[in-house]
Amino acid sequence: MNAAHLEKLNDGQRAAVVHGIGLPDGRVGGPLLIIAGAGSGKTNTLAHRVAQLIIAGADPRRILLMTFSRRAASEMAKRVARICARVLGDKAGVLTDALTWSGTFHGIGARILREYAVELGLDPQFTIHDREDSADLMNLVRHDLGFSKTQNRFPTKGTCLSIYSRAVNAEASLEDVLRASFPWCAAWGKELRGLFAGYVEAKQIQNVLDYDDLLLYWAQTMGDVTLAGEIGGRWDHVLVDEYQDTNRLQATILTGLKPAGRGLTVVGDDAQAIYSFRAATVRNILDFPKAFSPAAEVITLDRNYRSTQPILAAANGVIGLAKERFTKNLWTDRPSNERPRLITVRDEADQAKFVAEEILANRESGMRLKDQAVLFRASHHSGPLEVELTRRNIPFVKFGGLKFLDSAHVKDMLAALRFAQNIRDRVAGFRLLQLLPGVGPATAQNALDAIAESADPIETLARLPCPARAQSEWPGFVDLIAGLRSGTSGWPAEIAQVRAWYEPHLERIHEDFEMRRADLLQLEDIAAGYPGRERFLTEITLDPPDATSGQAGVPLLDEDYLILSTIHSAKGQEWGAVFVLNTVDGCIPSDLGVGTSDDIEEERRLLYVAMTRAKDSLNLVVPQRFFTHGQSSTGDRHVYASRTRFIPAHLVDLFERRAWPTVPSGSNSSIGPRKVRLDVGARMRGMWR
DNA sequence: TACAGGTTTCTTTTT
DNA sequence: GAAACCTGTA
Repeated sequence: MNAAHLEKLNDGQRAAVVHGIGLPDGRVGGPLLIIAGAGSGKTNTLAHRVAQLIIAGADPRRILLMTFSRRAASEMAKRVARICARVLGDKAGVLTDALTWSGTFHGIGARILREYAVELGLDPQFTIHDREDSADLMNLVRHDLGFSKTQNRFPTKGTCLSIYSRAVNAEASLEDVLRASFPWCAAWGKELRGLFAGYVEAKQIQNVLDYDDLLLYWAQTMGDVTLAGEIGGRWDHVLVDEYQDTNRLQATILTGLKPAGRGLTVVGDDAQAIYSFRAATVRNILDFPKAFSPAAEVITLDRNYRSTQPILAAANGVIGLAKERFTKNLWTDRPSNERPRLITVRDEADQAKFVAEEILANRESGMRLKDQAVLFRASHHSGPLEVELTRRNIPFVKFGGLKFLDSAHVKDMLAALRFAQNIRDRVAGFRLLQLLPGVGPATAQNALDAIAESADPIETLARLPCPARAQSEWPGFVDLIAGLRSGTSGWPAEIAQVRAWYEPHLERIHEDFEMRRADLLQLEDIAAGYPGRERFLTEITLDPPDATSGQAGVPLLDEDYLILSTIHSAKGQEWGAVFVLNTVDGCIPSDLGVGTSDDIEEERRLLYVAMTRAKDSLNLVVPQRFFTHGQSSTGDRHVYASRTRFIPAHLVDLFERRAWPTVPSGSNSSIGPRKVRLDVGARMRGMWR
């Protein structure tokens, strides 16, 4: 075997790549766990392993590759193709193109369920609810059961869904979930159980699945010996990235696919576990070796190729204070005289100015905007910076937070398509019908009730008595749905039809319809990239376009732009220069996330993840005061914040400390460490917890 | 029953 | 500072 392409790997990486490959009689190797620290070449190692499997003769159609996001999946596929092309030459393309089973657990689950729908008693036309749709359905059931006007306030739809979701994903009982994660809802145990029963029933009647169902149904399917054998037998090799951020349900699926662990590879780093709010558990990765007999082989990658030594020292310092750790400290041989910087600024406005100026200075000295990133704990933390960047004409793309698909007008369009796809989808229908003038909740409910009982829904819809104000709109609406369902116009003409129907309503409903119309055109462009309505709806729900641009329209790919990202969305990425906003208590850790000590530990790992994204330059910005919300724009009410507790005094020497601006305008009394700390906002919220 | 206008509530991270 | 909830009017 030609091993030249493996020479650049270190011993650990190479061992991980070739594990179990080339056994006699084409046998498949045993389970493998790769503990890969930040910047240790994890993606590269996994890509080499997949490539090596293909080079050694494995059938790419029988390799399942599960990553955390679709973005990660396509990056991986690209690398595999590059490596294979180098070793195999021209014929590599055919093989790597056949690597079709790659995606997220949810995406793969949707594909499997669509394929086995009939065997599972599902209608293959099922539609998928995103989080907000699920919450809306939960709300309908909540209302039906009379929980919306109880004496004491019943948990909101979002909280109810979170409780349900955690119980499902953690494979835990409702009682345990309430006790551990939602103690303030514990008194509602009986009602919640009834609500969830109603919610599940509603989903089934309406032929919709939520995110959790994609995993839950898949896991249930693996409980059937015949189906489990059939589905598990489709793949010889199953590889899972970011295993520290999977939950119990996902682990169940995995062991269902490969009970003996043969052909199973998982990669992860417990120091980077940041998704426990989604029921991810670090136990998955810790218990993995012993889950099989013989136990899985464990390979640890602890050499960091990304960051300079001072940056790594600071990151190691932060994670070194964690209560529990399993992986060793990372090491590097990239020396540098430049320590990461702790920058003290007066407030968020100064923070924005500082970051903007530094970024421009970096660009002056030859660093592209694309090699720089600004990271933050919560999406709205970048607000003032976005204003500053726009003012200075610095192009940027933001990852995480509010999505394109969350805007009302885009959801309206998708509701029309979804209702046509699956006329029993009440959430879609409920939303859509109320767009018509004179149609409110009650009329919509009645119409949906009539449709639900009807053998010919379109006919029923056409004959329905509707309010006087909707009279003139009604035939056009019915024609639209009937036309979409017949499928005669084809894709993507259908979406243009929906837009033509929707635009007059958009103008009637929204003042700012001009801006919103631009979004609809963009949606149409995106839709044209999919082969059909069903694929479009499924994939847009599971993998929404996650970037929003500060400028009108997304910058072209060859343009240079700055990256703004939540720390969560920055996972797995790296930049030459990284700025972390609001490195203060209340933001990191979030004052919402300090309920239990486990929550605190996760926030600590979050800061660690942010810091380890940086290659050469790392700036942690510490604004000293925050203006409180709920006052006029000229208001002066503010609270003082202090440096994050994750960088206590004895770690400060790992950083270079600076105040900005260097020559403060006016009094400089506010520069320097403050003793006063009164987080009024947190206290007031605490009153209700 | 729809809908406008006033009031209260809670404010994260994402497939 | 947005969204859910509530109340009064047509």
